[in-house]
Amino acid sequence: MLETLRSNFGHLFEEELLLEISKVGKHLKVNSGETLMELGSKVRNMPLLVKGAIKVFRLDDDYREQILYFLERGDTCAMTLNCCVTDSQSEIKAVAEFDSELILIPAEKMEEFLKFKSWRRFVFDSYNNRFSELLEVVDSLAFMKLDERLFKYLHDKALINSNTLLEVTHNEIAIEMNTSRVVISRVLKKLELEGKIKLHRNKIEILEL
Amino acid sequence: MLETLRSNFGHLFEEELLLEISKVGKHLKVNSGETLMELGSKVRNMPLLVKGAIKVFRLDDDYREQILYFLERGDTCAMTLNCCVTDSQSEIKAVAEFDSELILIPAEKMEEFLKFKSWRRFVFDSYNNRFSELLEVVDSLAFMKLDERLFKYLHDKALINSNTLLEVTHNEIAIEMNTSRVVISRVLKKLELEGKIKLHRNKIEILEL
DNA sequence: ATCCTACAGTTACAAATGTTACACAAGCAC
DNA sequence: GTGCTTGTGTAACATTTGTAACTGTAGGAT
Repeated sequence: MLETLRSNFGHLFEEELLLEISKVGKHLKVNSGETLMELGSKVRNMPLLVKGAIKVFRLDDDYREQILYFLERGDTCAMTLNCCVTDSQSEIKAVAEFDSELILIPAEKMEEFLKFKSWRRFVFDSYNNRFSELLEVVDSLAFMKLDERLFKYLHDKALINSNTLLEVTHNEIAIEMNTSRVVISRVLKKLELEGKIKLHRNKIEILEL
Repeated sequence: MLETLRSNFGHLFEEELLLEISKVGKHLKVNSGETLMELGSKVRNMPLLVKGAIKVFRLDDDYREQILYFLERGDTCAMTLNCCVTDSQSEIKAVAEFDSELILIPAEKMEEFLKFKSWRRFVFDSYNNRFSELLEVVDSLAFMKLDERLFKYLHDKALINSNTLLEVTHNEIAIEMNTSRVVISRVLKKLELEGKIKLHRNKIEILEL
């Protein structure tokens, strides 16, 4: 594990911190599509993502979803600690976008590690990044029309996948964006006519990035 | 200033920290309606709110607004540090909801104060609170219809004002919620027919809290 | 009093999004 | 091959939200 940590977080953390983490961290592998966190499960760990990507959603009481953002290698989700305890109304869901690996640090260590300057930097940067991404979600919901939001969704997904050919169905998109399949099909067709994407069965090709 | 700090943050911070803050903090008074932060002004201070309330908005490139949340006495806005530097797209606006007073702490002190356990607690709690509130904004934009969102807006405003009689015009609401005056008038009328509010000129009375 | 301005109510219409229903094609199981 | 399931295209319609235009009214300025 120390080696894994070193190669993924070596540029961020000093050797001593890497060592401390390796002593208390738990290695976790998840397969693509697997759910990491569901419905108020008491997450008492802070995850460090060392491989793959994690998709984070907001859920409402009727199990409707709204995608929030992706976590990538080198990211963590400081929110984890927060949102599963404080909130009763809605919940968070986290799903592996592809096969991924994480190192879980017990929540109580988080404060202890604040004695390391690099850890403080990391935690605050992480909070700030998550914050910015949430604000982007607000922006797109508050100010953008569905066609723009959909294109942004495809764009972001292409970046995370490092691939302009996305394997995704209209229905999957509809669920993640809290709308209906028919609506997504309609807007996708519009984007195709505009020359921004090309539609295939089970696949969408992004022509403009 | 030490006395002000003690009465507002005495239950949170130890005496030594209060003293440190009083040495570097600047006292700031703002009148109701005054804008504290506009369009990427380089805020290099962390504000502690000691009196009043602050309304925080997201702005887009076309100056459209979306209200995010209120800050109250005892709150801070950890986001301040973040959003004005990292982001180029959209911006944040902060307006005093009524006459308010804050103590500004230079940003560089924020990390220094982390040596105080109570400060660490405070900063993390603050991040988490802001996070929860942003998630609530996402919830309302993603899952709620305008009538629900509007009622939530009125509800929240009544709580902050400790008053069920709100002095606000339809147009003001429309701007803060990024819609038009006609739409707000229409939905308000609907809420009135449902018995949830009562409309007066320049005033809205909340009947259900 | 008259004039002016801001605010609110209402109608008619347009645009965006959501819903229902149905047709058809790809691909898999048999 | 047939049958079945899943994904996609599309039309018709409903609902929600946005826009334009016009009315009246309260209250202040003169």
